[in-house]
Amino acid sequence: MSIKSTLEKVVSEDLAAIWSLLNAEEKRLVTDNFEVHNFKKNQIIYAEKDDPVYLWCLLKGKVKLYKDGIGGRQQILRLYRPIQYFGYRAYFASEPYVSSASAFEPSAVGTLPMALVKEIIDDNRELAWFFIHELSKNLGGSDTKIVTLTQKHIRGRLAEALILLIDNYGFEDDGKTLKIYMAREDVANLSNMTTSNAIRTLSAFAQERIITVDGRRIKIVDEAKLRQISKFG
Amino acid sequence: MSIKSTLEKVVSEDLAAIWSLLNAEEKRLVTDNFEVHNFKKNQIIYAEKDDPVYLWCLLKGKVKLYKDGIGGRQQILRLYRPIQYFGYRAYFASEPYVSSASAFEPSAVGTLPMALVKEIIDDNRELAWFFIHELSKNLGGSDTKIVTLTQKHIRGRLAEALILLIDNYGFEDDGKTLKIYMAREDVANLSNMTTSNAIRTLSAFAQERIITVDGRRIKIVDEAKLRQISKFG
DNA sequence: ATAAAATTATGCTTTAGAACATGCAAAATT
DNA sequence: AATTTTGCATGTTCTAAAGCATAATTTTAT
Repeated sequence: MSIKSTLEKVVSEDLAAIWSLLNAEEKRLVTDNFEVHNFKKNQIIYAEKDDPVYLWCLLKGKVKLYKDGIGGRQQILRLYRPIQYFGYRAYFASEPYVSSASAFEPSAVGTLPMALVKEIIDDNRELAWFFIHELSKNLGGSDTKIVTLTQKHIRGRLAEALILLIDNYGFEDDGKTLKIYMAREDVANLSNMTTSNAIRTLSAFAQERIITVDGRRIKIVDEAKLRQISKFG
Repeated sequence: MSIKSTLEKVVSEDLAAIWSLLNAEEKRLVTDNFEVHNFKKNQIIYAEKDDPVYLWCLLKGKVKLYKDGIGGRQQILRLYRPIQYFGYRAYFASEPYVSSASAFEPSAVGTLPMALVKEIIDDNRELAWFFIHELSKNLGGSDTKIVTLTQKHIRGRLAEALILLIDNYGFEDDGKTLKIYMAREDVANLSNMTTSNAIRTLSAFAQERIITVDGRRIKIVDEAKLRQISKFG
């Protein structure tokens, strides 16, 4: 299959949410300016303080949006799965990125110049609503995260992180095993705790038969209990 | 002065950012549907889990957006001054409010039905961009807040909160005294700490001649030092 | 004005979770 | 296969900040 037809396939099938909102002329513009890039595991896609130029669309793989904090402590802000868009917030805010994005596993990402996206939005109210909706959802999520990460105790934060992983990536065919395999350090970075405490608390959950742990393979045994722990704090 | 002319004055002069983006017909719609409400000190404007119906525009006073957390612990998310808009995020996200808004001091607030705002946005790209920009700025702010509130130490968090107050409300005519007088509890709720620690740390800053404290009157003596403390952590 | 309530100020105690250290296991690299 | 690196697990120590108690001061209500 030629590169062009591959791209067209990707663009037409995978741009999903956005694609269906475009008219023929807009689709042509997008197709002509869309580029696919591959990133290796742990490769940085963009970094804090960079100037935003592209709309990124995750086509394959998993991407984390994170912020480097004090003493190299990383906080994961959001996780992306195909087909999701990211990297547009900073452009819309007319400021450099305040967070970084990197590939969790080998990933394929499409780019579209934000200048083009801006032009299309100017004539396409549906696309404007798409971004207004996305930004609004994300803002609600971040506001909520501020409180849970600062006020919940370790067990509550880890339970919440596991639920986030369920909601974001779901289960393998067994309906129990999390469809993401991340280092304990990343679990910690998601839940605002040290790696040691992520390990300890995962072990505790396993002991209590809430989950089972086999290396990076995490099985959710008692999701109800997990949600209960997450709610208390 | 009649109520109508008062409203017209308010609408035309104070809707500021939004007003100038509207055409004659839109201005008429807004004027016809705009209502002014007064809130007493500490009165709740809307509460978490309510359904969003209005765009709120702060005309006079000060408003805090906050979330009630564990054990009645409150986290202040954002502060508003005239003329700023709030309460639209949840509507755009098609979900109930995830935070509450209350008047810090006696305040006048204008309302516009979100259904109307939505209609106007549909035909007014400038207004769409206004909200996209606001949401994007706020999201960047919340993402940053996640890290500072979870990773910085008490002194850093308090310093940051004081800088936020400077940026939001500025100084009295002396160029030193913060133009907001809030309870220590609210200072604490802004900086993710207990009231005791807010008091203690304010005292420490006063001892170090970074600020002076006289009741709720806070004078910023050494803003550079404050920014330095905020940066370190 | 006076009482009652809320807020501010400080000292003392407790604790959740970070920091550190060590051992082991599993990959990856040679 | 041997060696280095990386990640996981667990125990111990330490500390920042919460929790609690009490008193003084300020604000609010009657």
